Amino acid sequence: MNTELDKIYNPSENEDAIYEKWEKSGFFNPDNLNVAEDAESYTIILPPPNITAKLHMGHSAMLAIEDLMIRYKRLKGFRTLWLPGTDHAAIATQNAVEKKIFKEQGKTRHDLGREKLLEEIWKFLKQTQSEILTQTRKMGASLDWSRLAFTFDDERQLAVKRMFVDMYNEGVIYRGERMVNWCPRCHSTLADDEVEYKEEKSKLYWLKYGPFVLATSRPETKLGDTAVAVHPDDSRYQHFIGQELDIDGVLGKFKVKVVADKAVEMDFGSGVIKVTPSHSFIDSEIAARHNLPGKKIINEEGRMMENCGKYAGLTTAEAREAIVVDMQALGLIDHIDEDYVHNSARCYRCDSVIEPLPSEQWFISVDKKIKRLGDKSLKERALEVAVSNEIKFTPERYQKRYIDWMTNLHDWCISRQIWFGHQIPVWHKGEETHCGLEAPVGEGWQQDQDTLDTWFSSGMWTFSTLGWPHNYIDGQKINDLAKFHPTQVLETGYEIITLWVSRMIMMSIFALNEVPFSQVYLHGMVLDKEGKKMSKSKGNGVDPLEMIEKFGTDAVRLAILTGLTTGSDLKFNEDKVEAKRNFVNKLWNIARFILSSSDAIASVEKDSINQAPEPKSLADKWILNSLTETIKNVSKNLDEFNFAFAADALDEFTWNKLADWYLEIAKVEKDKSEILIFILRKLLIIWHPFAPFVTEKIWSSFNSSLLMVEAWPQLDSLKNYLELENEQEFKIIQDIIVAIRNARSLNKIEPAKKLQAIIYGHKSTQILLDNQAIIRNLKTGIESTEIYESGDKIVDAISIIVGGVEIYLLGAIDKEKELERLTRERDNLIRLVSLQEQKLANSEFVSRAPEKIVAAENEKLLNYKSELEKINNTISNL
RNA sequence: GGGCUCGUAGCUCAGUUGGUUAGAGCGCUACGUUGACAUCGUAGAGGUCUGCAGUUCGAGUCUGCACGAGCCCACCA
Repeated sequence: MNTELDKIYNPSENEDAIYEKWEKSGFFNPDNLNVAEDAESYTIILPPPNITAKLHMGHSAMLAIEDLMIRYKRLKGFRTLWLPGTDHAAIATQNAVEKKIFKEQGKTRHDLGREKLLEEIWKFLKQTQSEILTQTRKMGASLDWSRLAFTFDDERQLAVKRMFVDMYNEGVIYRGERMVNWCPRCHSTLADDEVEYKEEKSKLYWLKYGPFVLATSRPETKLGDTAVAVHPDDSRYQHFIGQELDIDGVLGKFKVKVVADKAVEMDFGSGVIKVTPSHSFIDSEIAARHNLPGKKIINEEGRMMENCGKYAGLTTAEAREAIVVDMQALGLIDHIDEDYVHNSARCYRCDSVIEPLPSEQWFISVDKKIKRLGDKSLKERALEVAVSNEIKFTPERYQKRYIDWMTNLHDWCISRQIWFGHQIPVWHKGEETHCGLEAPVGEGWQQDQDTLDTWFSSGMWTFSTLGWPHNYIDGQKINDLAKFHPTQVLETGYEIITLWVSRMIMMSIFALNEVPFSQVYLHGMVLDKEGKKMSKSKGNGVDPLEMIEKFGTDAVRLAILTGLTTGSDLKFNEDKVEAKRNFVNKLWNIARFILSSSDAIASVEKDSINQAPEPKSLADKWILNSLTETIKNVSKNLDEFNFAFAADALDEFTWNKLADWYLEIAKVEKDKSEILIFILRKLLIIWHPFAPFVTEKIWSSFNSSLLMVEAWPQLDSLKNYLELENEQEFKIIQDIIVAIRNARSLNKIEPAKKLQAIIYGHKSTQILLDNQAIIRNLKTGIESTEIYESGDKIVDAISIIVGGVEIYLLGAIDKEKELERLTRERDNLIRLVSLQEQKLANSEFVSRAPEKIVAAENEKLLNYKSELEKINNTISNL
């Protein structure tokens, strides 16, 4: 044990060693925790970061919050498991690697081929993955590394296959032709949330279309039209509804049917739209409602198909130009709006324009009734658990968002046409199809080329990481799955409620018929100083490692945690981290002061950790009482996820009560070691979840055990030492200490002027601090105020007898300024008295307001009046 | 277009069911202190609580409208 602490705490010299000590202790692993066999478990599964890039401040916030939760519960004696992992992030990763290869070698994925590309991806992945894990350790995250998982490792591959097969056999997964968002460059479908809409200026063409004039931004799709639609209530077009018309087109006449559909807006354009069922989402829905045939004219390269005559082979953009020229020649264009602003759908990876196409894809049915689930569908069950609060959302408003989204949920397209990902466990041979964990025996079977949406594997994250399917036998959970599932809290950013949270809920319901977690806590986004999103392109991101290097991990964690009120975004800036670095140092020095006081070490040995020493003075009672209050407050706020409030309470106690007051008193009063050590121990425990490194370091200097697995103070063992009147008494003492501090400075300026024991401005007479540090003879309302003047200063003096020696404490105030202040105060009071009198003269107020309020207002008036009188006296004395 | 959140001191935010003179931290000014401390103490300046209207004896708080900021969802032929 080393009780000599350096003058300044140096995080970078200590943090790695402390983390290593924690990790070596084995206590990150719940199996090693010294808790009762039947101790309640507390599990958080870490949202696995994508392995595409280094961690950013958002990840740091997530790690800080979750580590706080876990460390708190660990101290409270729960069997805590925080399970780490990473996400292969199929499309995102493949794109990142493709970009890299193109930049370095000028090659596309097609040049490399599937196998070579996957090889490159694995290389990239190993690199970033190890970087991410290093960064995670740097944040002090107490994750159980022995259970580290990856969405694409062997166990998870098995789990994914098994899940697919089970869903397939249940009829929940099906293959079907549907309109999808197709990226012609990536050659893949995109989920709705992978499509980005960008505002764009383009042309709006008004076509002469049989008897109509109608507006379109995509004249080339006229080749695929099979109908026109109008609103059923549109009086202009009633007589056309149901007719079949011959329309002139660039490739000759073709037939369309006129249908009435509410999807058409009467106010837009001419109120007539052309219907291209195969290349527009709305149109395909209209077509489905009216049984209209579709005509496919655009292929998966984004080019016109062979049925487009001379336009075949052109890209849609080229075809548009060509067709417009031809239409103009034929007089089929009425006019063109040049600057039509609309949203264009873009691929979120490569920014190509999305083509809506009908395509064969794999889907998860959210509406299929499942016997096992009480004949309810995944959607119905996923809604139920939120509505019934079986899963609670914090902040509550996100419950509504989840429910809204779930209510409108369509079947989930899970297939992707990329190479990196879980390949679909389906084999084809001619017309035959086989779905299973392994390829079927026999020749000629070819595995489906598609891979799964990355959210399929991350949706299984709460149970695939806990050994499902091995640990799930005949509907019974065993081992880890039994111990830790359902988990307690899912902590993540609010932006992925729909992408991830909802899918985890459905997957867990399907696989285990239970919710994956009982509580969803959503933190806000980390924004830059100006409140803008941090992004690579803007270059306004803050590198967490840089911050840690500069200020230490504890400071970074505190900066995050104190600013983060529930659900609101966090504006992050360096000044805040610096302030917290100062605070960490303050904590360090509080410990240094306590531990270096002469008899501290002796008392450490005899100090009992859990039994508070008997308070000997009022100050002792006060500080122990404050400590109790603080512990209560912090526990309550942590239980309710109000991390910032908890940190505030701790801050207030540590800085404003302990350091400012009690330590100052301890400099005067003797024999405080036992209490100081007791307080320090408790203080380190409750600070530990927020600032784990510095607290562990201090702890290790006078304890041989690990702070990380100490016991959180028991609330029922904490006494209330202070009565109300004591508290008032202590306020007086605080006043006196203020005077002591001011007096010090005056003593330096005018050392010769030792004055009689006179009290002014404080409601106390003689203060006696004896060896037992008992403060006596406190009186209030003393009349014999004597003022000593020294030049233009008013001297404010107190004499204190410490151990039989009389010392003088002097405070000085500039006379003129003091007079000014008093006058101001008096004027203010006069105003208040008058206001208050007016208020009480109001008969409506007196008759209507509750009695309690009126009484309080009356008392207030009396207080003002008496204060006014006092001030008047003081002023005339001056 | 539909929905959600927010607007309080120069900055970051508290403000519990309507009821003292609307608070804290940081920053700023002045005077001091610095032998646990990167500190710290005391005092002070700074707010028509975005605006307008309403309910009420009384509105930062409740209601409506307007303005401004952010987010989510849907998507325009």
